[in-house]
Amino acid sequence: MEPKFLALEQEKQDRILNAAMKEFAQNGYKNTSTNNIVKQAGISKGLLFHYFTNKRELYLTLYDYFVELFLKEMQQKVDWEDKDIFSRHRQIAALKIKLFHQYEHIFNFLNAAMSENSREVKSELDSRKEKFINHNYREMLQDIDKSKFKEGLDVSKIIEIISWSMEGFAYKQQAKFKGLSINEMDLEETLQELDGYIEVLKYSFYK
Amino acid sequence: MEPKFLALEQEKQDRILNAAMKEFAQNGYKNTSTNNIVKQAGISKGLLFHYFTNKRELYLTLYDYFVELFLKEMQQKVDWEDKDIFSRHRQIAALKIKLFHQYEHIFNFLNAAMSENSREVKSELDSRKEKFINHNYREMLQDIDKSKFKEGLDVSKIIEIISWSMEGFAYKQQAKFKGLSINEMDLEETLQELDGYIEVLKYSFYK
Amino acid sequence: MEPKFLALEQEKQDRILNAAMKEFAQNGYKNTSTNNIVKQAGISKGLLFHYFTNKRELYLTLYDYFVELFLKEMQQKVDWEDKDIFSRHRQIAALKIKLFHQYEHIFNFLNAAMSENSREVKSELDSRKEKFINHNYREMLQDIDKSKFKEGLDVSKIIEIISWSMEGFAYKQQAKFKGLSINEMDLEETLQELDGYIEVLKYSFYK
Amino acid sequence: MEPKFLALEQEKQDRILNAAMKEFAQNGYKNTSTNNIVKQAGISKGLLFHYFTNKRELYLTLYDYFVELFLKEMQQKVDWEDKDIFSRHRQIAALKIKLFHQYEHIFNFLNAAMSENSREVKSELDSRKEKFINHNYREMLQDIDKSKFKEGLDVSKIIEIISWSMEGFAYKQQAKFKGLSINEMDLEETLQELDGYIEVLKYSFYK
DNA sequence: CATGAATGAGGGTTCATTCAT
DNA sequence: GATGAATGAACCCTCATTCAT
Repeated sequence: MEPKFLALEQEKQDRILNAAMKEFAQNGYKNTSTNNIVKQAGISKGLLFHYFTNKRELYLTLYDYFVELFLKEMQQKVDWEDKDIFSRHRQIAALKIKLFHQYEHIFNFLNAAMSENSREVKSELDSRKEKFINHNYREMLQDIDKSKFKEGLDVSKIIEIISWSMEGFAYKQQAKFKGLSINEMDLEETLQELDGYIEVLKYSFYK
Repeated sequence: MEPKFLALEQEKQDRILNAAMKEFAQNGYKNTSTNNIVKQAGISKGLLFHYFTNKRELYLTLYDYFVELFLKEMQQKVDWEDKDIFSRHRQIAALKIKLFHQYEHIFNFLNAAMSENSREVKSELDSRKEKFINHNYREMLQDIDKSKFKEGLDVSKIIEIISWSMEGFAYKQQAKFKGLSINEMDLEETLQELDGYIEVLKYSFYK
Repeated sequence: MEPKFLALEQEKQDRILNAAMKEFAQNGYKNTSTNNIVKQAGISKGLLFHYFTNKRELYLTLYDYFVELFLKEMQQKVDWEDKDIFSRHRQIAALKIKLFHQYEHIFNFLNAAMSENSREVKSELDSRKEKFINHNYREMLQDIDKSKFKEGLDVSKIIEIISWSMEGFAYKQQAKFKGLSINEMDLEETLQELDGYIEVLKYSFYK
Repeated sequence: MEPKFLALEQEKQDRILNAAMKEFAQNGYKNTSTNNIVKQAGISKGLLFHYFTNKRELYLTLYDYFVELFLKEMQQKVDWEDKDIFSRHRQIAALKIKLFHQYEHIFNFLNAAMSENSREVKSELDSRKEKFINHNYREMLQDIDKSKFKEGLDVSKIIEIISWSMEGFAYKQQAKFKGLSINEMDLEETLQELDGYIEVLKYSFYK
């Protein structure tokens, strides 16, 4: 994050961050107009470019900031001593829900970034995604207790299948919540539904 | 598809279709320049608009055409008498690989369309996706033989998990193949890898 | 008129003439699309340009044709032996009404041409208008019986005032008829109204 | 007029106004290129659209501005206590000449607008014209001293004839001045010529 | 630090005109 | 003669970015 920007009062920072995040999440990179961002953030055109040199920098900075925020929270809030894969996934899900309460558009933005196709940011984004997945995300699921799985199963495949299931579930929830304001979403129920899937997976893969 | 366009010699049709599909897949709707499409297709600017009223129409027409092509192939090439869910998924995967040989960018394009969020096409796309998923895709996985699953499992959840796994696998393959030309991809190997995952799932979910 | 065009069967000629005249009258030169003309005339794009080389030629040819038609009719149908200026104006008005029955759009077209502003035809049109007004139209009102006017009046000014009144009246009628089909216009009544104005003018200017 | 535009220094405002007015007057709505306007006004393409949403808005704004200017001047500069119809027409003519000195193209533009028939602005223009003519222009000639007219004349017809004569005269002058720069026009002489026609009309219609 | 007027390259689209069939 | 697919220059308009104030 640009140091100039960080010197700003917190409230103004958040106004800009949220405005940009929301616009990028809803419209994608190219279709987001810096005009709309500044209008929504209540700042002048010039100021945005004073802090972020250009639109690309703004987008990438935003991406980095929230990826890092997510990872930092993971490090701090997840109990890494607990080696049970399902327990870990469940903690991550709970964490996501908490973050979602803080930054309503964070996952819409991050997911949109995952499938962002605009020339201007695609390659840079791809390399960061790779780094993110290889260095951070993957290891989170490596030091788990593999002794709990049934014999005769390819454990690494099982781990992948569980991840895919978690992602599939998250995606399904997002589709269900599309268009709703955060108050209208019953996130408690979501966790309970998740437990249903975890139960099935546990029953099938665990001894 | 516009009748004027269909009257064209097949080779030119394909040149235009492929050029448009590739550009849209790589850059998204908004960032794709019709300039690049016509340059790559080797036709004049005016001709593109002679066939397709405007950029939006071109995009949507392309989407409809390839969705329909996919569904038609599904109807014809998949053995719907075979009620085994894994067998069915495997047949669909094989079909996708075949289509991929014909139209290199078809799934990149279709996937990009799934997460396209340009104002201009989003709502139209959303309604078509809904129709597609509800009327066609869903029922394909409904009339399967549920007696094969282990007792005590929530079958509908299992079916979802299997789908998510198939999607996760496909996504992983795509990431692996990104940047490669079609000749460099070992699609035979892909099917064998898929069989590995299917084996795990079968072992876990079937009696 | 192009000889090629004149060789065409009368009915097709008229179809093209009327279609072009209507479009030009309604939309002006620039805003008229040759596409609409050919569609309305029921001929192909190429054929129009086979007869008229380009849009400009078509417009100017149309203009010349109907100006000439108008002048020819004037020569033939008006009784030039009658030297009374009001009688002459009245005859011209009646003639216009007759022509209007034949070619519904003729005066809309000709009037639109009078105030056509498009670069492409303006200068050419201006020179033709000048010719038209100086050589043909003016003299029509020169050999009239000036002995009927009251003494002490500048006769040439009176003649102008009468012309302007006739034009003003015609313009007022057109505004009244705008949007109506020819069947809905009571042209008989129009002539009677004209007589009202002529009476006033006669009373004021004649001995 | 857009507030942004009004905040501009007067000189630049006028440069843009005059450039646009001249182009529209000479070429009509459709044939006028915003490229030419900005070139002539010495501003960038983007700036024009910074002030006026689009070409249509520019045209209509221009029209409204100068119609209003004209009407305001009428209200203020014409002596409405003087009920003599010729005196009033003469005052209006003098006012027009004064405005013409300020904005060389104002009447060419306004007249061109009267017979503009581009789809894009026609309907809007028509409704404004109607308002203009009915509410403002008409009443200006209603409260005149009718006792001065000779007995036995249809006064309302006389009033129309006088208006048509004034319009005819104005049109004739315009044709005479076409192509001349404002310095080359002897506007003093024009007023004297007008007096000649007024004299004739007075002699004929007044007691 | 903060503003928003100003820029201009680039985009989508139209349409008169050509020409192979 | 007759067709309409094909062309490309020109159009209106957008928007990230700059810079004088």
